[in-house]
Amino acid sequence: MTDYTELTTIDNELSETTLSSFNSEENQTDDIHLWLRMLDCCTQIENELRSRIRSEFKTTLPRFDLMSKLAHEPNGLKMSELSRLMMVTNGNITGITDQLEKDGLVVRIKNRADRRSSIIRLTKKGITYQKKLEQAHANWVSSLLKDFTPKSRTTLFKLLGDLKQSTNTNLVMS
Amino acid sequence: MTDYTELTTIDNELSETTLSSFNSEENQTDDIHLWLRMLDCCTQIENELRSRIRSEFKTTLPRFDLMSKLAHEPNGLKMSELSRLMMVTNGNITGITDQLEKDGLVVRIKNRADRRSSIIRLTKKGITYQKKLEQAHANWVSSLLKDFTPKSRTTLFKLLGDLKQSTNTNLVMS
DNA sequence: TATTGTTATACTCTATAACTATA
DNA sequence: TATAGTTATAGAGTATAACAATA
Repeated sequence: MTDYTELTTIDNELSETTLSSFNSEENQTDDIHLWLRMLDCCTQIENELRSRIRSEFKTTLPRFDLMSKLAHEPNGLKMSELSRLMMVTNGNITGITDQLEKDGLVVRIKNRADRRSSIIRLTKKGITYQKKLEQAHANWVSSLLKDFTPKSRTTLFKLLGDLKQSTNTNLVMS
Repeated sequence: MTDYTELTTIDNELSETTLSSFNSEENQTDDIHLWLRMLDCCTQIENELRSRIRSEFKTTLPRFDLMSKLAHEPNGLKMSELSRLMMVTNGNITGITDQLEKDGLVVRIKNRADRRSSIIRLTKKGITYQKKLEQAHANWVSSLLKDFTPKSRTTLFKLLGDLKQSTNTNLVMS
């Protein structure tokens, strides 16, 4: 560790950096601030939910997420469909599914129509567990958002829909 | 792996689950949908940025995040301040800082006012590197958001500010 | 040839808790 | 006693690539 407290060179360098403008276009700066603020909101809420799901249910958000996807699909989902929905690679889905299957919460079912793939479903135990998690999760989210006005919720929901659609387009194009 | 394709019991169980209503309050369901949509938007954008920062700059989002916090603080930041800003524990900040220091991008500076702590600053090399990253990052975000209207951006920015403030309150209280 | 899923690997992030040095 | 930061540990996510089975 170097003691630079008496030196001024680094201060000078840093001042230049801080004062100079990186972006000539004002809109681009707006984009960044918008994104950073959204990320900040998400991180804050996600950290809180991760912490609670861990301490109260001894599980993780990705496992809960996978179970939730299955809970809303009576016919189950293929690994590749889970991969797409959860936005992670196939290998990760294999890992999370392995853990949940070991705990008896999901089952892999042979797909006779295409023997390369299998269908994942919640077991009876998994259904019960997921319901409890879902209810607790909903309560946590509600308590976090309780001071956010109904009108704001409606507007935010719509705007995020638009945002998702427009970013989606630009992701597909790349 | 069990072959359940001919059995109907699981289908029946799943149908009940899917059709039953977990939440009697409509607002709570709204909360969840709002949260899931926001999380979805964030994950999508974050995955894209993570992928690009990795392939084009051979680094990670947390490292970039730490450097960005420093770039906007001419006098540097303490580890504990970085911990609070990045919403992760002290131990993690130590790890990320170690990596960045090893690469010569940041330095730990002894804090004479309080010898328990140290001040972290970008080095000259770190400043140059962070500038490049920040510019590329801004361009990526702008290209992702380019189809999102200015009016929508303004409204979304404001709403997210309100959201952050209200969730903050409920986090502090818990 | 392409697709589905698995396996193996290496790395990073994460929370937790015990620890030290200092306040 | 409390605080700042480090260390150690265990566990989880991630990308990548090679692979087998099947389409």
